[in-house]
Amino acid sequence: MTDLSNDIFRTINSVRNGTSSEEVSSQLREMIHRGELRPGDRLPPERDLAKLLGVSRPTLRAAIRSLAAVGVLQSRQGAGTFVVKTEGSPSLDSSPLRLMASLHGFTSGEMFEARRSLEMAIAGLAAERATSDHLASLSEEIAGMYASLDDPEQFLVHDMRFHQAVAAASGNRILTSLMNMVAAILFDVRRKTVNRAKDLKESAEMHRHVYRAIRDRNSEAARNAMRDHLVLAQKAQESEEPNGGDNGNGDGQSWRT
Amino acid sequence: MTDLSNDIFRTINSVRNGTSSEEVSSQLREMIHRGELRPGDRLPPERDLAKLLGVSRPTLRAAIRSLAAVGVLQSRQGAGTFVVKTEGSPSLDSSPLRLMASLHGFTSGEMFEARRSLEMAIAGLAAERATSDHLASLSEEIAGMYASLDDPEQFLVHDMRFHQAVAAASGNRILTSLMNMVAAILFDVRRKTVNRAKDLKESAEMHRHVYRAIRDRNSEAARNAMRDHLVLAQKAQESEEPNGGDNGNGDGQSWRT
DNA sequence: CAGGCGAAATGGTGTGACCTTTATGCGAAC
DNA sequence: GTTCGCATAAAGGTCACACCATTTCGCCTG
Repeated sequence: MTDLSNDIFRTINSVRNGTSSEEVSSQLREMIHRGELRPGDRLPPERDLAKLLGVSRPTLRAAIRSLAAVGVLQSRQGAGTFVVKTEGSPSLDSSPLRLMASLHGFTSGEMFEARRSLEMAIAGLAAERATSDHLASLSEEIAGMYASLDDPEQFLVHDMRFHQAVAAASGNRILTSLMNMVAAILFDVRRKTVNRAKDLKESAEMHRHVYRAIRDRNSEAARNAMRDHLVLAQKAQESEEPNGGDNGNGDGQSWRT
Repeated sequence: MTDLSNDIFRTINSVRNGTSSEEVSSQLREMIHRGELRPGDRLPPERDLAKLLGVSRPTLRAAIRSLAAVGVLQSRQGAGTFVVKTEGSPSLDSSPLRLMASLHGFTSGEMFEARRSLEMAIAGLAAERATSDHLASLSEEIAGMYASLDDPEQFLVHDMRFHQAVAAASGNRILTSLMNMVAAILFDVRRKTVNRAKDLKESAEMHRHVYRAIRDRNSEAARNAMRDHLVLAQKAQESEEPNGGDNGNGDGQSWRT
């Protein structure tokens, strides 16, 4: 092991401009990329890993923090640091998109449109590829919606699961991840809205149209049905919540003058 | 058991009694959300800001590191920490998607399909909304492509700029960001391929078809032209680089015990 | 054999110091 | 008067060490 000649290697590696923590972060990324770190794996204790990588614990922690921020690692005090294991469809953290929306003033209209575009594409693919198992899942959620027309919260659960099922049927996990990313942001607003029974009935109908189009292997119809559904959902949401939704912290911790 | 669809939509800043650094991170996010921190702004020195927020410097650094990892903040030694200012279209960091691809073995086919879906949607929107300025930009890049049929590297520049211009014409910055995110990953491979002159000519033709469809306000034609273009581009790239996205795993028990 | 308790493991935070890089301003040289 | 260059300050990067908080798991007690 070359652990005492770090001084020389540091100089050589400095061509990569990488600060130490970035260098460590890259090393961990490489381990993941090469498959040496797999979902569910536990990393060695920070104190040990820091020694193995030849850096101090704070530096290693900075690297871990970077990867944790993008949802790849997860640290649990007392337990250890783990490579995130996603059951079901993997999901990208939506906070970067959320922050970018704040920074650049993205309108909710853009957000809805992005979701609509993604879900239309996904519905189209689902119509081409859905297996009987997928269709069964879709049908089940539709039934769940009709069964909970008087329970908006429960209805919403089936609603989300339906869209998840469509995404699963599309067979494209990347589009699914992107959809979830956008949907998560819109969801924060939606969970606060109380849908009327009439809206729920109509929503269930439109979901059923999507399902039937997918079942009939009609890609174009699936896209259109999904578009109609989301356009209506957008209108319903915008009519109920005309304001932007801002939690008044009121702390005034501002350090700006 | 199957209620994991809820986990996907969890938000960090829930009742989750965040650790100190998460708390600080949330505070900074709130500042951005409320517009107290704007692109280009410089944060106070870490030592001062730590005192203002009532935490130690390492804790504050952890929070800053988290936000830097998602591309919201950027620290420059000796200068300070700044809110990232994006010239041109804002872009999300692609490393999370890249890592997720490694972790879950996403195939390059899925990646291509995701890009295709996004760009088709974008092209469709562009056909509905492109202004004359947008059309001028598109036309200019097409001309650039034809002018550099014998210079693959230069051709690639115009190629990318064309797709950027289409995205700009779509008017949806979120879809644009997502497209860039996916395209950045595919680009790493593409920059290594050496396109033959015949391919470039054909590619330029297909770009022109996209342009004409957008100019003619024909959304469906724009989508189809973009699809045809990307399908061909995928075939060309895959034929030159036959290795897929399958990570070989290869055991690699480096530091595990 | 079961359950609780406590020690060890492990990540989280704080303090202080020093290094490296960048920015800035002052003075000297042209 | 302008410009170049160096000294100094500012600010992030790294490190060592100590201690706290939480989780885990084995041992001990009932």
